[in-house]
Amino acid sequence: MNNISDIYLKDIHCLHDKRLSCGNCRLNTICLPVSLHLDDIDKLNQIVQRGKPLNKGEYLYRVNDTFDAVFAIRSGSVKAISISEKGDEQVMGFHFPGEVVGMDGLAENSYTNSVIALETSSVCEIPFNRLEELSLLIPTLQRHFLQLMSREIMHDQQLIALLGKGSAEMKIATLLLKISTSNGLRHLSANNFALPMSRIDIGNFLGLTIETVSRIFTRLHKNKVITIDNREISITNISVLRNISSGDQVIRI
Amino acid sequence: MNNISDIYLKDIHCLHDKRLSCGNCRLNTICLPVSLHLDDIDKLNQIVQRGKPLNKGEYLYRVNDTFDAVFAIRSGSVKAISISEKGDEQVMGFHFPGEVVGMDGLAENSYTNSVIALETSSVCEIPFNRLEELSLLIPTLQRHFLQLMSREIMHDQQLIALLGKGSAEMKIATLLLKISTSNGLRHLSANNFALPMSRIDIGNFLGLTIETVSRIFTRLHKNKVITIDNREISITNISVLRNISSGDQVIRI
DNA sequence: TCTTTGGTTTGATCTAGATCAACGGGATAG
DNA sequence: CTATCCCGTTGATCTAGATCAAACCAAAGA
Repeated sequence: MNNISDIYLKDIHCLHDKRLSCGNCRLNTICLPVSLHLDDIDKLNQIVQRGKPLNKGEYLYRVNDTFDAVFAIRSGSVKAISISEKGDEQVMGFHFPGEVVGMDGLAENSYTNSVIALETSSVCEIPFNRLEELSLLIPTLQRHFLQLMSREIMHDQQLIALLGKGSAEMKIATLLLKISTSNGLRHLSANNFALPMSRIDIGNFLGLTIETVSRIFTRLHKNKVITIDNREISITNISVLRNISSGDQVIRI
Repeated sequence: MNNISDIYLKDIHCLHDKRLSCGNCRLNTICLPVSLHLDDIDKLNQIVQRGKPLNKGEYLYRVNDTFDAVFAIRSGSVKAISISEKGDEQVMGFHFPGEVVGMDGLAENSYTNSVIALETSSVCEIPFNRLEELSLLIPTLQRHFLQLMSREIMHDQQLIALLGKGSAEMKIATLLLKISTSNGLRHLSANNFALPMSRIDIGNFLGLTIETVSRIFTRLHKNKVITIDNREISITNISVLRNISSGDQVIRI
């Protein structure tokens, strides 16, 4: 990277930073502050810390780091992984802008997962003890935070159902739809996007081998449900994809 | 059941009821009040409602019921199930004394699961709005409740890892160990107990067919890891069971 | 008593997905 | 330019667990 683009990026980031607040964040309908009053949002905004963006492969936090904050993803994407006793990695989830990660650390006061950026990503850090204090002053915020955790439980349980009795096809279709709708919420294209994660990560997450992941992608492609070129995806028949995801339809060959 | 035992049971229950309080509950190291001060426990105790026990098959709550309470299991056991669009049941989890259920309902203000008693079970109902008010007065309680939800997230994630890449053997062994340790915590026998749930429920929960569940049980029996007679289980070699559960050991035939 | 019913076991066979193996790019480095 | 990675694709084969089928058994009713 040369100096010119370096400076350019820095300026953009600076400009960006001055404007940033929970009040004008485009994600504030998905993220924490929804349903708060203006002055409450302002109080929350004051405790939120916005560090410099993470580069691809950088850790947001690691397993066993002491828990002191939760993090809202602003842009980019991350994966959460845990390491088994045998040392192999298990991908626990992918997270996109508007989602909040780190709540698993609360129970034992240290994170049970590591979180790694899949691409250049920016996050908002929300120090937990200050959030807790603020919650005592703003009951709506307390309620909202509880709902956030409850929503995480709901998502985990949907995933349990999927992993427990979904076919490889269902798993892949469901993941694609998740990314698609997540894009849609942010007013990005729900039909054309780049997968931020490798086949390895996808397979690991869904309990499949990379070969199976690859085969399902080409199968979906051949059946004109998606177009795929390496990591570039276009959804060409979303209703069939939905049918596959829910198990109402099966494609073979 | 004849009249004599009927009366007997009723008396026991009456006697029991008068004594019941979070302060002297044998489960209070596992359940909500841990680490609260005595007078705080008393305040909590005042909002906890103890209804009559559920009979086998009775619902604690149903999907879409409006969320107004969480429930601590006092005795017995329950299963949480969700119903897919196609109407088939998915067992989301089994819950034993000391565990708290119902937190999934918080996000959408209605339960996303139904919870059914697997055997005669008693529960404590903790009305959520009163718990929320109390949390504002007792910050430790707020923290504790958050930890409870965080712990649920941790458990769900461990389950995701198990379902994602565990063999049938690992899944069954892990479930048996969970029940065993849960019994141990309550100072019951960790090695001899009756499974409260059917093979159907076990298979549904673990993403296996009942035939596979049955075959794994007999395989464990033949290898002298457990003894099983219908639903009566004895763990005869817990270290091998642990090895199987963690994937360090595999038994065939 | 016999019959029904729901849960459980066991055997035979089938298949979705794993495993093994080979190859094909694109990126980075020497 | 070539060598080395790493990632992804494709084909051939294998296998854990599903599916299909039959039988068993205990509890509940008639």
